[in-house]
Amino acid sequence: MFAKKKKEVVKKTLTKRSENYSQWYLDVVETAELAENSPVRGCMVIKPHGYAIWERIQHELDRMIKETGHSNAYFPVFIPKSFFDKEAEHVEGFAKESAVVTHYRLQQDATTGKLRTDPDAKLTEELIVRPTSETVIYDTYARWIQSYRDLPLLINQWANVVRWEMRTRPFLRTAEFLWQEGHTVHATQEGAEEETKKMLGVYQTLLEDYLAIPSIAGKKSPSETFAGADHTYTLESMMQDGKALQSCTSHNLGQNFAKSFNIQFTDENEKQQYAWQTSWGLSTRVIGALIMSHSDDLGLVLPPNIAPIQVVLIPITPNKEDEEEVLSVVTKIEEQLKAQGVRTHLDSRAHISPGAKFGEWEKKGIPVRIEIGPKDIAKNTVVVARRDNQNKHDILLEQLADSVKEILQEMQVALLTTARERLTQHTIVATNYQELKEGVENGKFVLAHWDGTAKTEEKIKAETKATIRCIPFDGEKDKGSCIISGKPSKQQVVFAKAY
RNA sequence: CGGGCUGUGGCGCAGAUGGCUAGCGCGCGCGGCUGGGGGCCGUGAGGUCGCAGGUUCAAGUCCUGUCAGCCCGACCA
Repeated sequence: MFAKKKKEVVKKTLTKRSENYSQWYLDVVETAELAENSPVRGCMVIKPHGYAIWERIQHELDRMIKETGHSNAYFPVFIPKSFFDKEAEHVEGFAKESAVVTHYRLQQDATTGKLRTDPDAKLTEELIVRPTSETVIYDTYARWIQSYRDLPLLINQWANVVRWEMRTRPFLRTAEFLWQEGHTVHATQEGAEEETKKMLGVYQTLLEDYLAIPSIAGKKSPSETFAGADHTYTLESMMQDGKALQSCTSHNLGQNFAKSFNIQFTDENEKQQYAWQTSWGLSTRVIGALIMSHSDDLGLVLPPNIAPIQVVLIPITPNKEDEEEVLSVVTKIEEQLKAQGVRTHLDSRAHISPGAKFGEWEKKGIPVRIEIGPKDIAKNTVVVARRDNQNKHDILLEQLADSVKEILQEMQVALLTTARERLTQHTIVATNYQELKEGVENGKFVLAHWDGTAKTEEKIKAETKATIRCIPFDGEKDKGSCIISGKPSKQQVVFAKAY
């Protein structure tokens, strides 16, 4: 018999490195199963399972981006410093976290024998490793766009970017991260605005239907708006500890960059006009959001729609005589599920106990586990276990495919429902500053009236560490007065502590 | 950049007031028993104690310097 290792032991291991509720997802679940620290400060090695999740996200998002008329393209990783200088706000936003290339050659130091930069190989113009690609892309766009017939220009790029953050955290804020960034150009302000909203909608679909993460959609306050944008839309999600995470952003850039990079076109009336632009992005940060939304004490919990493996099959072969039969049955089941479009994995590794396999796949968050052994074959059933609620049932073989699909669907819905209930239950309305303070302290999203000034926002941030996450689209447009200044306010905004 | 902390096999750690050949758990190799929740027994491999100086008969332990990492802030997808 296998000795039984208690689940508490597992839990202890998981929570060991921190008593902080949010922390163990990051430190243990993420790094153990999905990624680890790289030799480079603040960067991550994303392990196969973590990358497979990213590939699923890429796959679904890329499909939606293309369905909305965009094409993929690719632009350089290096940006001449002078490009950065062109948009004043933009430089200010990114200057303090830029990685800069100064040389193009190394040489061996004659005395120490170590490599150093060759002083003769200094670049005349330094290059910035892109923190985002607005400038390098728009410099190109200026040449691509001549006429209103060239518009709209709808392009997306899958890329890595580098931001030399002072402080990094796995997935949530790494020095290098992977993302997609969309960059579109329109003939009219309305066209750009429509695009900005449309892409936020695409992100919302991805988050809700695939990642099972609900969020509050809204507009950023001026102080939180992207450097160089007219305004920024965001999806603010709530993690299990009540802290907010900005899952993605969609910016209406107005004509700011068009004017800096001279993106002009001739309109139908033969007039020269500056173009209207948008940019929008979603990064590997959402993997962090995914983890912190659904994980439990046993590890990750992946929503079926995004899980790289939806069903793991574990053959149980206690004796040699049955082994062949068990394996043949399990292989048949796998083929059957695959034919139904279910993403499966057969774990037929020998000399690893079933219990160890259960634990391993549970930690990786695979939604459904199927156990097949001689006992099941005798009954013409299999054991089907669901990850999120730990339910375990015998299912008749002939009903398996339907049953599995049903469980996957139920689990997908259940995860979103649970997360949505959490969001609703932890969102409160504050009618005075004291209530806001208490709410924020207790990990709530706090709706409160705000006078619209940066000063008030700053005061609240300094005193409570809470920021305005967004001005919700569907917030009631009830007039009120600011809980700090008493000045009139058009609607309530969301305050919360954020990652 | 401020404040706090930590550097000892792959990972997590223990090594009071200096003292024998530097230990433990997990993991890893091999053999066997096992096999429906992270199994057991046996037996192995694996360490310049972050780095550089210094004190001492003797340094993982004390002193000085230095480097790296983590956490808490400020900044941010």
